[in-house]
Amino acid sequence: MATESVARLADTGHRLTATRRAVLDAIARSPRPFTIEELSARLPHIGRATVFRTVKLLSELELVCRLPLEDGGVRYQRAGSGEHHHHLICGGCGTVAEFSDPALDDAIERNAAVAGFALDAHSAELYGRCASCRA
Amino acid sequence: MATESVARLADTGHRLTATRRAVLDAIARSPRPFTIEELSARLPHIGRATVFRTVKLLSELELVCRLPLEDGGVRYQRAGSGEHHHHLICGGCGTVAEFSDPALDDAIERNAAVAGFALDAHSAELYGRCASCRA
DNA sequence: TCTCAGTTGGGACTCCGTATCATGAGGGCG
DNA sequence: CGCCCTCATGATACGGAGTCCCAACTGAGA
Repeated sequence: MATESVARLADTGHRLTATRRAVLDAIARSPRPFTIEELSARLPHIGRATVFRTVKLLSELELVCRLPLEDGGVRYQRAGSGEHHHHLICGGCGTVAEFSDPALDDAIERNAAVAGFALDAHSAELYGRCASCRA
Repeated sequence: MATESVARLADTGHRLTATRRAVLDAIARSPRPFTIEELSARLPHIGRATVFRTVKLLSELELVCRLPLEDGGVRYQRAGSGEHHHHLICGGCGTVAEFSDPALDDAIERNAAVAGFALDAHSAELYGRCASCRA
């Protein structure tokens, strides 16, 4: 898993430093979405600024995705597919499910077109309770 | 316009203080989405904390809506309709257009249902360039 | 008018993220 | 293999956004 990320870094002209490998490794081990602080705590020998920088870089490369939470906070998660997708974020356990739906993207594009907007980007996050937290 | 807001405050058991009227008035005069700092600057005799509190209250009452920007910043705008809607945010001039689309909401609900999620809330923001900024 | 819960001011404080800058190290090249 | 340049790193200072605290104040119901 980290190997793809390593390759992606190299392909995009970034260096494969020991620090980056360590961050990638820590992310790969994260079973659930993490905050920068959590990640940083697991990498005590790595500076906080570097953790921020690395996660930002990885999110630009779409190796991790940024999850805006309902309360305004932010978590990150390693990107599952690399494809364009949206998130279902469970307020109970914090689990995040990814989905993609052409009908949703179509609806978004159609509305932009109707308003005369040239669309750059969009975000769509769904907040609720996952099946197991509902029980 | 502010009269509805005043009524809404009273209806929900909040006091109609001079301070709140001043904040509502300043919001009503805002031609475009504003930041708390901008609003606060126009209300020099009102504490910054109070401006934050008041805007937060108004957004809970859905009298103003919170606009998460593409760069992570946040602006606010008075709610146009009070109905559920989404935003088209122009990166050029900062204009925000509102739209509502049952097809979009259906797509969102369908995806939540498929994943077994009980949906609480969702957000969908579209970022791009409005018709006049494209020219 | 009295009374008190709700509201306010304003400064300190927390959180998250970025800027700075001197030091350190990857990796292309000879 | 080793040099060297450029990019990456770490520590710390800094910045903006928003909250907390608490004493003083004020709507508005009785």
